[in-house]
Amino acid sequence: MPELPEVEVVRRGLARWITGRTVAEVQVLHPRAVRRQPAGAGEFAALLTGATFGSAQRRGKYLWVPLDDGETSMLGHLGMSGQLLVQDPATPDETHLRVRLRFTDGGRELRFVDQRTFGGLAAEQAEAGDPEATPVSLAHIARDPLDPRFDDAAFAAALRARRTTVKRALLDQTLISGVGNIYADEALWRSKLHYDRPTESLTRPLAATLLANAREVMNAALAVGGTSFDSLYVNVNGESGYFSRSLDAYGREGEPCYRCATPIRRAAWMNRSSYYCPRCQRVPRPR
DNA sequence: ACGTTTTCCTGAGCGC
DNA sequence: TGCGCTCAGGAAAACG
Repeated sequence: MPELPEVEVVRRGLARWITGRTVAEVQVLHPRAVRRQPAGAGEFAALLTGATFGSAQRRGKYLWVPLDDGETSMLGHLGMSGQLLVQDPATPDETHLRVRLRFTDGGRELRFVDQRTFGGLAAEQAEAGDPEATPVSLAHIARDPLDPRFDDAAFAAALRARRTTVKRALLDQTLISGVGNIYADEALWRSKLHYDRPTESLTRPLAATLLANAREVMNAALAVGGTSFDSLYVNVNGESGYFSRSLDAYGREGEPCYRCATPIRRAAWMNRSSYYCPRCQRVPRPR
């Protein structure tokens, strides 16, 4: 699934391929793809038609593209299986094509393709007059660790103030954004922390180490993923294939830990999985 | 107010 | 061959 590094690759592709282009026509082929649009597909199409795109922005796994009216943005999230493709109009429709944007220049069109429709698009207002304004609906989303304005000390303090467990906190978008199940497990493995470790038991240095490791693993993935964005379309192939070879914990059930050779375990966790080394990442003592 | 659980979706893979 | 079941999981609504 697209994680933060893949979304950043998409952002760069959008910036390259749709900036400065004017929307001629909007087709919503599946209403669920614009379910976040308060008044539905008609409103989505009306707000975008005739607008010219600015340069794509990102926070965590959210993308948005400012419009030339200075206050509206097209907001997008890829969910689990979403793709934003810049395709030649002659290219046959994809099986799960949900939204199509045609441009006045008659060139490549923007397509939102999403099998599971966990992702979606919307057009909405941001605060006028602020060039760095984020869409209103993203106000509660924390900055991500690759954001230069991410506040490390404030994160550590907020993390330690929570009364929950560390992996839940890592996936909490109001605390830190852009960390999904894969990178949460990777950051915990690098930090030798068990996913059920209570946040209140984290020392300041441990919190700092965990953040540094999350940032490192995402930067490493971005460095590898950056090679694919020069293609002719904005591509997310739904598999983080180029980075999967570099994963230390996620998806490695039964395979030896790279530190101590103990087989990696997979545990059911919140209707999904957590991968961890039972020796390096000890279960916290119940209290 | 805050932390936890449920819900949304569909195709691949698997056992029988 | 085909049926039913499980799994993948981001994020917000619903719940306690």
